[in-house]
Amino acid sequence: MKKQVNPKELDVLLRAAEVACAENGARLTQRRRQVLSELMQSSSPLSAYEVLGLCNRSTTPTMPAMSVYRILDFLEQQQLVHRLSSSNKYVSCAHIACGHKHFQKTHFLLCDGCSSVEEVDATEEASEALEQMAKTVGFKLTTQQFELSGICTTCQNSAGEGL
Amino acid sequence: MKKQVNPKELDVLLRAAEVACAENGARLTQRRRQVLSELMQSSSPLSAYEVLGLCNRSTTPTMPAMSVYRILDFLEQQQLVHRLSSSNKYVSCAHIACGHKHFQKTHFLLCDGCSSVEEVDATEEASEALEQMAKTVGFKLTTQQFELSGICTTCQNSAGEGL
DNA sequence: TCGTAATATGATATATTGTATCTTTAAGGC
DNA sequence: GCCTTAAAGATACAATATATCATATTACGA
Repeated sequence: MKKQVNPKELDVLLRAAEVACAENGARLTQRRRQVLSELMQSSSPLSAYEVLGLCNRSTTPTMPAMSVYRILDFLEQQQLVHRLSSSNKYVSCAHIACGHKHFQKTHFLLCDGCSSVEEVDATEEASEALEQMAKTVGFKLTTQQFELSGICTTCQNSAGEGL
Repeated sequence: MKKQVNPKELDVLLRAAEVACAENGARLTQRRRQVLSELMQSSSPLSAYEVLGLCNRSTTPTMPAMSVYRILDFLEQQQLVHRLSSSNKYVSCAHIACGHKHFQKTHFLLCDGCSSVEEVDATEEASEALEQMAKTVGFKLTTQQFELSGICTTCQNSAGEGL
């Protein structure tokens, strides 16, 4: 499983996001905050329409699909959320509050069991091994963001319990 | 750039595919052959609807979208085509005629310049480095198929020419 | 503070992609 | 040939994504 964000933590995260936007001369508007908030509270990646559904669950003025797409693009530019290309879903960045910058390449571990996501920095070894691999066929890598499937610790343990 | 398959080579490939299907007790029907043939002749990955368009370009009885999806699933099961999850497109397998089995994990290098795809076997080093990386957060990898962006040899060279 | 340019959102319409389901056709085994 | 099974056709529709134009909101300088 993954994060279970309580209201206090959520508030801290959102404030940090606000600051991050301000530093880029951008604004974290109500709608953007709302979308980001849903992603922060989700234990698994969400598709654009899943986000839309959550946003319109309770809110009075319903949000059009168009807005969600626009806002997700914005949040991705601000590096507040990441897009998982393999599933075309979105997760909130794991480093919003900690000031961690994305200097390193970032990879994602997707749990087959609970759909949770773990965001990790690439290791030197992995990056080099992959570059080397590409080199053997003459490729020069430009970007690399991997989405690796696996089983998280929790699910590995709980699988054992059932026996 | 990538393969430019001449009619003779194409025929050899299709025959090999037919044999491969037969070995699994499956059949490479006309429609399936048609879809596979389009993928084999393409220099870049194709989406389901792109395949559909190509198939219906000339053929008299037009193929419904449904068939393309079914056939792509079939071809993927037979390991005659691979699905690129990052773009949700398909490429024909590079090893149809050479009897190469997919024991190894397979990765794909996608050229930013010409959209061509190179299919490569994973190296020991890369696999280990990634498993190690996953291990640091307690993940046990189940599958790994990477789609790495880069620039192929041809495009690297032709980029230089322009200057 | 007012007007204006830039930004963000609303509201539709529509394009694209993917599935469900039922019918018809074709292939293979007896 | 007859029957079972697999494949393809034919709709209909669901889900996802984008284009476009109108409206509102914000920031900022005159």
